[in-house]
Amino acid sequence: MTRANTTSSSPRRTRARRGEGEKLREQILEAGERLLIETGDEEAVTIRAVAEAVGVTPPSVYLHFADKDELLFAICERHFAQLDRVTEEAAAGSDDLLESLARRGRAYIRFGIEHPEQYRILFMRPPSHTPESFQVDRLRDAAAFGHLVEHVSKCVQTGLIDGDPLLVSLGLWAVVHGLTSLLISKPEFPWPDLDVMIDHVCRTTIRGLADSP
Amino acid sequence: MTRANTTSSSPRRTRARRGEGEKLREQILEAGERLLIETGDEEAVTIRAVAEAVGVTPPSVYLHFADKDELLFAICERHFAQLDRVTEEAAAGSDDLLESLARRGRAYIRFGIEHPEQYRILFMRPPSHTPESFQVDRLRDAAAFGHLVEHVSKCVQTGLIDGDPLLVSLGLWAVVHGLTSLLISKPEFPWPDLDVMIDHVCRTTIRGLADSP
DNA sequence: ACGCTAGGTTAACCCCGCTAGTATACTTAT
DNA sequence: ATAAGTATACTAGCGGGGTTAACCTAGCGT
Repeated sequence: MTRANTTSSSPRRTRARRGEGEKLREQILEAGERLLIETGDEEAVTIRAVAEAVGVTPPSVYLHFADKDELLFAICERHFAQLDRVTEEAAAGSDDLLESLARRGRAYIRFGIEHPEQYRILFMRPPSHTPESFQVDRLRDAAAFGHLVEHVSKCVQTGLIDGDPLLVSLGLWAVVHGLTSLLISKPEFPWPDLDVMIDHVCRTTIRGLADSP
Repeated sequence: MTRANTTSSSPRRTRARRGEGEKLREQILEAGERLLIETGDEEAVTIRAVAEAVGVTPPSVYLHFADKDELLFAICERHFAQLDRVTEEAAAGSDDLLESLARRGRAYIRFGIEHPEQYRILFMRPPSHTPESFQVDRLRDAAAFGHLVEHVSKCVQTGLIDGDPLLVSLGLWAVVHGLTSLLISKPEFPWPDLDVMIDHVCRTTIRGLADSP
């Protein structure tokens, strides 16, 4: 009864010591992210595949994640922080508040299409497969979103943009999300040069917001 | 051996006559759409459920659809035509080319959030679950898209908008798609008043495109 | 030495997409 | 009328997925 290794299983993981149960959680997240990135396919990240990669049985995953959706979002969560870093860096590239805003938008789009699977999980899933917190709290309180609102607020205060900062920020988010998600869903579509299109969208959008004399 | 009706099956459908095989296709599409609309959940539209609803066995579905994805897109296909009708109607509501363009955008967004499941299937699926034709041809050749490009072209010709009509059209599409898909994916998010936000996005976007003096 | 419990495992359920092989009823040719 | 052929559908089953209930066991605290 010593395990038959029926279908090419990976080496059995040595059981964690008392009090170190959380280690499995980390290993699951790592394995899941590796699977997601290597295969570039969300569907490859099955409970069974992750468990197998870690060297544990499927039900063990449920010791740390309520269901598959929570696992997937947990895997992608660090991308929130990364998205903020990337957009903040980009925004810092110019002193002109509006140009800076455009850079922020371009960086957002680039980041999205560079990590399509994570982006799809975080922002394109049906509500029924999105944990409550990622429907509202984690989104609204995300650093990236907060920084965008701050940026827009500055623009409004300095008279560069007219309108409610929150409304304007949500509009900007919708715009960059639109191009990002469309490029992710329809990569085979005969898009014009990406640089040109991304720049066009960001530029004209901000131009529309600018409080021209 | 006269069928045990093991698990509450619906009445068996009478076999189609010779040459009328296509009738099953229609019935499958109808049943599929009904399922999609009544449940409001794409996942309810399984091959098995559709077959059961029609009164036929699952493999029969494959007589008319290569796989589940083709079935889903076929179910949503008529929405393409409807989307065109709705946006054309909206655009006809004003003589002002730019105001008309804004109306087109608002109508697109409204139509999308009123038929979220169909919209998600048509525009938000991963490429791996999108039939080739819906990645490129059906999109590019869709009446709605053609009409948008024509509309934008007129704006460019009359000097209202500056730029390449195709590029501008794709940008507009990206914008309205962005708000639509975000509203569909994150309905619980504390959005501002929808009318206000939709109007804001459409208005400012077109303002940014307008060739202001 | 012994029990308790954190940290797992076994076995199974139910649903799914899909396929190979088979049956049945119409239509048409003889 | 009858036989052949084919469009139309079915039977049975594979492999895989998420999830759960019930059980085990290593090792720490007493």
